[in-house]
Amino acid sequence: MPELPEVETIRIGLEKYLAGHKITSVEIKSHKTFQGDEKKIIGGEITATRRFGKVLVIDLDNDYSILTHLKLTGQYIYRGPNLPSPKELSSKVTGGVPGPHTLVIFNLDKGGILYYNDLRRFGWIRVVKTSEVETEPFIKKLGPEPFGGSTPSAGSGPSSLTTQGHGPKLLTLNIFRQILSKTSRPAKIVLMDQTKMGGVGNIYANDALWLAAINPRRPANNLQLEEQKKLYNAILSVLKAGIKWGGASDAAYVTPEGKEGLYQKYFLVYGRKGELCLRCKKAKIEKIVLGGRGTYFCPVCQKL
DNA sequence: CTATCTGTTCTGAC
DNA sequence: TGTCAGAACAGATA
Repeated sequence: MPELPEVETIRIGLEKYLAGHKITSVEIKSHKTFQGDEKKIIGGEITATRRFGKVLVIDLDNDYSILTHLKLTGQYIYRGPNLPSPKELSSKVTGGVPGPHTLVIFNLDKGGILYYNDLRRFGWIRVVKTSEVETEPFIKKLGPEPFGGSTPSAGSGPSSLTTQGHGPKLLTLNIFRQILSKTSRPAKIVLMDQTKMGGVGNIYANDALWLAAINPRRPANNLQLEEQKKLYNAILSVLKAGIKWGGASDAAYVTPEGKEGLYQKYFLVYGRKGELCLRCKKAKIEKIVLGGRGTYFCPVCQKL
């Protein structure tokens, strides 16, 4: 579930709770999930967090970093000092913490604990030298992304740059147009191709195409200049909204506080099969499968 | 009970 | 080389 806005919300939370804490020990329940030598991160102090597409990076002061991808059902839950009240966990924290789906536990100094839950066990945590983060194979394949990895201030808090270090390349309108022009694949497939651009997943791809009034099956290289611009702006717009509302808790996503995001209340078209289109208020939203994923669109506003 | 659906990325086949 | 179905996994829903 976690796409760019969800991962960014988690990053902001983790930075808040973890920065300045040292990792005192690591409990690994799943060696498929935790890759690399956990001894390298013990004793390290968390200095910063970064995000590359849907990948989260936790930098330590000992030249090592923790890379992690939550895939569909990964969750980071922090328990310890500085948590705002109420501290109750959402029922979407699968199995609780620690619970049957807790695969890794990071014990921190000053009484903090970071739990990694992952019901479907697709996610991973990887220990990498900080100097090798950007050349790590997964990171290296990622395309440029909206905001270039630094997110616009979404209302509260300081404008949250991905602290220090380097981030992903910026997806400009011109780069976006070039990407679209190179393939006849459906526009939605291109938006979700992480090697073409980083961060956009199923929910935000659906909403961006609806906002731009473009059919998801439309061949990417067939879009006119005005449509390219509308789609580019729509992507920025829905991602900003996602961050503003703290992500979308449609399924397993929760924040490090164990709370749900709110963007699911503001879905433009995702999940609205059979409901009246929010724009034309005439047609019912249809659902098809495109590239193996649920795809929602208005047959009137988003004609092929 | 079984079949289907979920949503991200990797693998293998064409 | 690009493209795409199926797999990885576990649970909710029909």
